[in-house]
Amino acid sequence: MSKRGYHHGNLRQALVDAALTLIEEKGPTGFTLSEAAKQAGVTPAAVYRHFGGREDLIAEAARQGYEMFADLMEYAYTKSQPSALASFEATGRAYLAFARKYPGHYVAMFESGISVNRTPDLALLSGRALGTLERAAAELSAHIPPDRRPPSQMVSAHIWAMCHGVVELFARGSPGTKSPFPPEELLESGIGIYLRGLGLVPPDR
Amino acid sequence: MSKRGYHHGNLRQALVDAALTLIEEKGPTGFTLSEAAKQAGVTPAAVYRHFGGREDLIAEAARQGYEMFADLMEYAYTKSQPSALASFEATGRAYLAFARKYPGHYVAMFESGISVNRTPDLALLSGRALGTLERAAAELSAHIPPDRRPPSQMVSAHIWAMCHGVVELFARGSPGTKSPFPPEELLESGIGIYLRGLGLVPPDR
DNA sequence: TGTACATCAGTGAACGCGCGTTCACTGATGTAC
DNA sequence: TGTACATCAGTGAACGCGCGTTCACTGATGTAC
Repeated sequence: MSKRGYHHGNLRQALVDAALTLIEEKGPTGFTLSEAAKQAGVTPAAVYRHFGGREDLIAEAARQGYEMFADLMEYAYTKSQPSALASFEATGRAYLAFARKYPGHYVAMFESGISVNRTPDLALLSGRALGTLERAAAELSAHIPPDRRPPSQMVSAHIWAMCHGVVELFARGSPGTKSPFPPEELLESGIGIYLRGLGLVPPDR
Repeated sequence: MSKRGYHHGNLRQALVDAALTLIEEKGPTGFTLSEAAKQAGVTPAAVYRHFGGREDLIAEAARQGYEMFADLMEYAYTKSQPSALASFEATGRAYLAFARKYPGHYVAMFESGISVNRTPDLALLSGRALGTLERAAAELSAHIPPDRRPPSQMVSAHIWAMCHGVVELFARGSPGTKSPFPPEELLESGIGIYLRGLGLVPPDR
């Protein structure tokens, strides 16, 4: 490793970390390159040794998020196999857990306006994460009689929407909106009711 | 009306309209007072004849949004009475319709960071809109046997989350994310499955 | 109808600020001999 | 082990820019007589 022992140690990652903190605090457009540099104890110009500019720094923060996100989703899915139902529920929980644990990454990924097609890297990771959710939905759908089975892409879209909505509205301290329930409970119960509606869970448990 | 025939005509509303367009295009933090003034054909300083500053302008845009939103939700609710189910479904549809028709207002209301407690006016209107959804959920819950009835606040939170998630993920041209289904269809089917899960809709229709 | 006056919406110049980015530089680090 | 040299991470000053906000002003409008 040629990284250690340099002037700073590992400025590149320090900048990403600072960016994540700032994005979490001030939102993606409130984030400034200069402030991230300052927080890393460095001149704004130093950033250009490691990144092409402001956008590139945000994109790298998002990339690291997608990487963890994809891993977490895959782990949740695999761990709960071979039960399609358990895998599906686990990916939903993993989604919320990720958003709660890494809010800076979540914002950089889904609210920063960074396109997933910015780099092949980003597109690949994002596809891997979303693909896991879709796979779980597809296996689950297989247990529903074909004539009353919604497309599995639609099922995964419903769950994604529910997850994202819970995160945005109830898992963040959004101003003036206080959650009447813990977000985990809200998501768990929401998904539960939804699955019952699909006929995959007994109507009374 | 003393408004007409002045220098500009009605600069106040012209500024709000410009702000809405800009907020829709560039997001709440990308919006600038100067650009709104320019778009209204006026010097930035002129804004201060009508608003306390940048934030006040955003707040007024949000207020007008909440006003329409509350009206639309109430209309949808009332129009579909006395059926609790029809009223509930109608408010969900009204939510999405509002977000689609007035994206600038929607962003100003839910993504600008403007607190609903900024003015009593805002709090009142927001409470009226959300209250309608909760009332619809409560009446709907009354049709479920008490022992398997989730709290009605939870039901309305689920629906709100699903609506918001669909809006954010699939109703906007968010970069790199293309929706596999029209958002209206997605929301309609999602709410349908959810209601079936609550036991309020026959399992097969 | 015509004149004098008060009002006040919008002007234009100015302010201090922090932004992203550039550039020639410096000086600590690692390497070759 | 010691010296000379190359590398290159980070510096510091400078840039042009657009921002939100202030202020004394101007000049079109509506009103009183």
